[in-house]
Amino acid sequence: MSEATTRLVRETADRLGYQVNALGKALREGSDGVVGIVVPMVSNPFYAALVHEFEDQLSRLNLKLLIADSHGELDRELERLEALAGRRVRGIFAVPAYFDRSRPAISKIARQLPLVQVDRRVEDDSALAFVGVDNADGIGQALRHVAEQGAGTVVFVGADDRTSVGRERRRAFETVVEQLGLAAQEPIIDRYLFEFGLSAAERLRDRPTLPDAVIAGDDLIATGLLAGFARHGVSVPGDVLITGFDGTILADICNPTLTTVQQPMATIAEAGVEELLRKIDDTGAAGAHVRLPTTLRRGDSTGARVTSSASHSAT
Amino acid sequence: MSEATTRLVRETADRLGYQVNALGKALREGSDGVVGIVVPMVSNPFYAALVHEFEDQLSRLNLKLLIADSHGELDRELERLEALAGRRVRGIFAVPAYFDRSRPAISKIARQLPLVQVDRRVEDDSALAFVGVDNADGIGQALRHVAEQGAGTVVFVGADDRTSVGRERRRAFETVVEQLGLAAQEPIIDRYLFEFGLSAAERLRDRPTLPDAVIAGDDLIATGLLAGFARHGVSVPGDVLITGFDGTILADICNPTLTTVQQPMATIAEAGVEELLRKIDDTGAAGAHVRLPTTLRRGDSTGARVTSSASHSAT
DNA sequence: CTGAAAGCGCTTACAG
DNA sequence: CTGAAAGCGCTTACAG
Repeated sequence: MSEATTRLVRETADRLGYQVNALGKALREGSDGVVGIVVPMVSNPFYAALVHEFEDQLSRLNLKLLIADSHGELDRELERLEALAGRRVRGIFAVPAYFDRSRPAISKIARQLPLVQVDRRVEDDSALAFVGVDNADGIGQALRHVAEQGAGTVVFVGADDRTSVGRERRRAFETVVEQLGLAAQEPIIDRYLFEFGLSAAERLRDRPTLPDAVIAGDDLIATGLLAGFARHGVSVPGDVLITGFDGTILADICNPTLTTVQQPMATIAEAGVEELLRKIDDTGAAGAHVRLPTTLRRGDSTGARVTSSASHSAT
Repeated sequence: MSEATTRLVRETADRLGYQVNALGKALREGSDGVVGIVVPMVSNPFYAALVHEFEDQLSRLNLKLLIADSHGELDRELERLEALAGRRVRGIFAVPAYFDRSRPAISKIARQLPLVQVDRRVEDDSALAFVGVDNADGIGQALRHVAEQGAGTVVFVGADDRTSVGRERRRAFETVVEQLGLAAQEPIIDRYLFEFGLSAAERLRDRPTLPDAVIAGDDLIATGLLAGFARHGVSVPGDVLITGFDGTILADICNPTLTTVQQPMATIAEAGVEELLRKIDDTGAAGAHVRLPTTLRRGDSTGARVTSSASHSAT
C-alpha cells in the first residue's frame, strides 16, 4: 500500500471524525486499557491524593482510571467491585471498607481478575496482594517523638477495629506506650472524620486532666482536634501536643501546622501499579504484601522547633 | 418457562459465577451506564467534593462515574476527553482547563456526545451547556461583607484570566470595588494553589501598607494566605481580614476559620446531571446555562462574630 | 501481500 | 411462546 493511500485514508478518517470505538476493541481483546480503583471516600484528602498519584502512574502506561466511591459501605463496595469486574477492567485497586466483612467481596473479585489491596487490607488475605505502610512503625515514630518532647501521659484518638488501618494503629499505640513506659489515658474511638476530632477535643477538655499529647488516627481527626481545642481555649502545643497520620495538605493548612506521620503516596502508587502488573502478567502469582516506611513530618503542633541557626549555635 | 427452570438457571449461573459482560452489552446497546468527568485536579478539595456529589447523584440513576484528571493541561485534557468519547460513555462533565484554548476540544467532543461544562466554561459557548455559580455575585458578597466589617482598602489575590472562573471573579472584584467606593491595591495573580497563597502573604507583608482585607480567589489561596501571615506574625483578623471562595472543608480546618463564599456543591451536581439527562434525551437540545447562587459562610477570618446571646442582649 | 471471514458477548427482531 | 439468527465495531487468523 502506497504512502499516499495511507495518508488519504488517514485524512479522510480525520475529516469524517472517525474515532476507534473502544468498546468493540475491548470486547474483541478481552479487556481494555482501564483500571478501576475503589476508595472509601474521594473527598478525604488522603484518598484524593492517592487517586491523583495512581492516575499519574497509570497514565504513563496509557491506562485510564475508573474511580468508584464505596462511602465505606459494604453493599456499595460490592456493587462497585462487581460493576468494575463486569466491565472487564484490566485490574482493580481496592481500599476495603472493612477488615472482616469486606473479605468475601474482595476475595470473590480477586478470583476473577487482578486485584491489589491498597492502604487497608482484609483478614486472612495471604493470597491477596497488598500495598500500604507500616502503620505500627508510623505510630511508633509519633510516640517516640512526643516522648522526646517531654510527654509522659498520652492518649489515642482514632478509628475502630473495623478497618485494618484502625486496628493496626490502635494496637501499635498500646504496644509502644508500654515499651516507652508512658502512661496512657482511655482512648477515644470513632471514625476518620474532622467532626469526630472536633467532638473528641471537647471530651478531652472535660477530663480531670489533659494528656500531654494526643496521637490522632489520621490528619482529619488531628485537624478536628486542633480546631476543637482552639474553640475551647486549649493551647496547642502549649497545653497539649498533637500528631496526625497521612501527611495530607491539611497538615500545612492548619494552624499551628501539624506534626504528622507522612505516607509516601507516590511510592504507594508506584508499588501498587507494579503489583497489579505482576498479577496481570501472571494470574496465578501469589499476592505480595508490600509495607512501605513512613517518615515523621514535623510541624508546630508538637512544640516550636529549634530553628536551625539556634541549633547550630547550641552545638 | 416454569418457575423451577428459571430458578435452576439462575442458581447454576450463580454457582458458575456468571456475570454479564458489560462490554458486550455496551457494544450492542451503543453505550453503557458510564458517565465521564474531567476535572483539572482531583486533589483540589473543591473538585474532590464536587466529584463526590456527582458520584452520589449518578449512582441513584445506576450510572457509574469515570473520573479523569487533566492536570489543567491542554493536551492531557484533549487526550482524556477523547478516551472517554472513544469508550462511548453516555455523557461527559467537563471542567475546561482554559477559557480560550480549551474551546476546540470541548466543542469537538460536544458534537459527538452529550457534554455539560461544570464550574468553568469556554468562550463563545452559547451552544454548550454549563452549570456553575454566579461568581460575580459571590465576590460581591465577600466584598460587601468586608466593607461592613470596616475595610476601606482591599486587594484581590486570585487566578489569571486563563479560566472563566478566574476572569469572572477578578473582573467582579474591580466592578464591585468601584460600586462600593473602596480603594483597591494592585492585585496579585497566579494559580489556585496553597503555595501561591503562602508566597502572596509574603509579598503583601512587604508592601508599604497592608490592605484592610484580602479577597482570595479560592479556599486554597485563602488558607495559604492565612498560613503565610501566621508565619510572618501578621494577625488575622486583627491586622487584615481574609475571605475565600468555594466553601471546602479547608475553611473549617484553618485557624482562624475562614469566611468564604459557599458554592452549593450538591445542587451543582443535581443541576449538572439534569442538564446531561436533557442532552441525552434530546441530542439537539440547546445548551442551557445554569448559574446557581452562592452564600456567604462566615468564619473568624473577617472578625470575631458577635455570639448570638450577646447579639440578643444588645438588641 | 491483500481481502474476506470469524468471533468476542450481548440484545433485539424475526422466523418457526 | 420458543429458538436461532443477525449485528454492534473491532482484530486476528486464514484463504486466496
